[in-house]
Amino acid sequence: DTDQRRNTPTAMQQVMDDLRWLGIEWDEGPETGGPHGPYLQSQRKDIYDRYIKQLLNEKKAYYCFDTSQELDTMREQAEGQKGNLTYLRPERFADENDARKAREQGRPVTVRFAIPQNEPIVVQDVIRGRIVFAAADIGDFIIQKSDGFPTYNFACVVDDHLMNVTHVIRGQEHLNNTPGQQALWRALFADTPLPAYAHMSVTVSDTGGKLSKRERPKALRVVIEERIGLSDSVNATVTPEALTLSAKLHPPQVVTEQELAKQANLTVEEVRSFQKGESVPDMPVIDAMARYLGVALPEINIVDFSRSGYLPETMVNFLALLGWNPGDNREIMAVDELVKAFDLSRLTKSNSLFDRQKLLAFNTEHIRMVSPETLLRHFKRYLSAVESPMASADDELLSTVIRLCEGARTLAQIEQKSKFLFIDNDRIEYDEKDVKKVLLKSDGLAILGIVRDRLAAMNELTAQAIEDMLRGLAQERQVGLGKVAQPLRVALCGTTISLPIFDSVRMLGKANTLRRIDDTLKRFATQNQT
RNA sequence: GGCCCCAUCGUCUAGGCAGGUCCAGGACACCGGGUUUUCAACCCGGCAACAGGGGUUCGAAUCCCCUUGGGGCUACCA
Repeated sequence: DTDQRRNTPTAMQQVMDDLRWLGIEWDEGPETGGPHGPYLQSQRKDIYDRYIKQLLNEKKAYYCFDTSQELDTMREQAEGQKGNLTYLRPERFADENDARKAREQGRPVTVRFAIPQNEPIVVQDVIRGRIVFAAADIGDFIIQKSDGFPTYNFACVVDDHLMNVTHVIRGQEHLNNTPGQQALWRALFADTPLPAYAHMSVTVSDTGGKLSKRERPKALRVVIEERIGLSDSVNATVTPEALTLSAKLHPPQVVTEQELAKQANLTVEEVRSFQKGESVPDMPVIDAMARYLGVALPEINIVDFSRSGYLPETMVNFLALLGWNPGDNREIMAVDELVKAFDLSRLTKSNSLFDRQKLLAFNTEHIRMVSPETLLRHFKRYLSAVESPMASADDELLSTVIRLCEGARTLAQIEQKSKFLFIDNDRIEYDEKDVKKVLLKSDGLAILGIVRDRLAAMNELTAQAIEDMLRGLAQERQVGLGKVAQPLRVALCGTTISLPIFDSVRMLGKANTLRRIDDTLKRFATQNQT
């Protein structure tokens, strides 16, 4: 948290929540504590200051007073000519006095590291082997910002040393930072050996480029554009994902700009500014808008996957296999199995694409694989996270529901299939297409009427009795079971997707079942004639 | 533009360092069939790749070079 502007307390909390959800605990760090604290970089300023002073004294670093405008100009010029900006080191290093004067004049004061220019810097990467960088390409980078905080590239070197870090394992996007960090390490801690560096491949999105948080607001813009159309600047860059999303939109309820702003706790102006691409609100605000619009944004953050009904076991397994494999044909693995098999030497060099379909397949397997107790625990957590009406149900009922959903791909599917049990009889939402297909076509309503009477005549609604009745009716009428079961299903659930029908009726109970059938018959009888 | 990384089925990958056992194996997706009260799940079968060009070698997916392509970085962000 060395960036005072960008740092938010919720972001750090989210990282820790995510790790804990995944089942990854840290031995040492924020909240857990340990012998090398404090663990927040913002609380270690005096430590960094000491080392910066040391470099300054040894003439291994120097003060700079350039404004960002001046730096921009230099950069432009460098680009115009041939290559990159490498900061031109002054002949004479400014001293403490100069720094004081500059501060008095209101100029920004930063500190740059004078990177040794005599020889190339060799990074020995665990995954990629030997990589050579010319010192001239790196240049004197800033180690202390004008607000007095260290830059990431400086702070992490000091921390790695002070915290006895043995392995630095991170994404490939940090590979270019490594020579600078190594040079810093040598200047500061010459006598101690470097940690081992391993730069992993980057996981890219199927929409191209790094898997980035920006995809969510981008997708949301497209949806807002579609539903409200209050933008004049949404153009070309419509992601394929956003398009599939908009196709999944529920039949139009009325959506207004005012209500959208209200739901997100923004002003209409702020919504417009977001829509024009001028600003991007925080993730919870984005989520609130998406919820109001009834769409699922592409999952990017760990918490997004948890809210979409993926299991932590799935995520750990799937993520582990992106850029690593155990060397045999195993793919679906439990966490302890992964831990046992893991080996730094088997990390992959090339980038990988994040394939949500395969993730789904993994989730299906893990839902099948985890113990019923674990699954129940995950399911309850999921229900409360998405504020489902099922969240208050007791364990026994939830366990039954889970059992009946064998083969489900996500927790969301289990919820979707069994939600009808927890909705008031008069709050059933009928899916228009399903109603047309099952009730209004051929003799769906007529059959539903017969089913109603036979159910009413039964004294005991066991799954078996219901099955016998429905099968008997199908046989009498010389039709498949679907012809008699589907109208019943839509009457009870409003859709054709639900728990197995015999159990659905049993669990809903006779009174509710009859009531829903009657409501359905009444509601669609007139439509059928017109 | 500059610097760096990478390159096997549509996708994730095994094999590459120790060249022959690879007319390239597995998984997801896809296609065909089966099962089925919905959605799934499940079962059987199928399609599908060594980016291109030069070398080295008796022999190259495997070693070397070039080209092409993809990615990353290029901040007083991390």
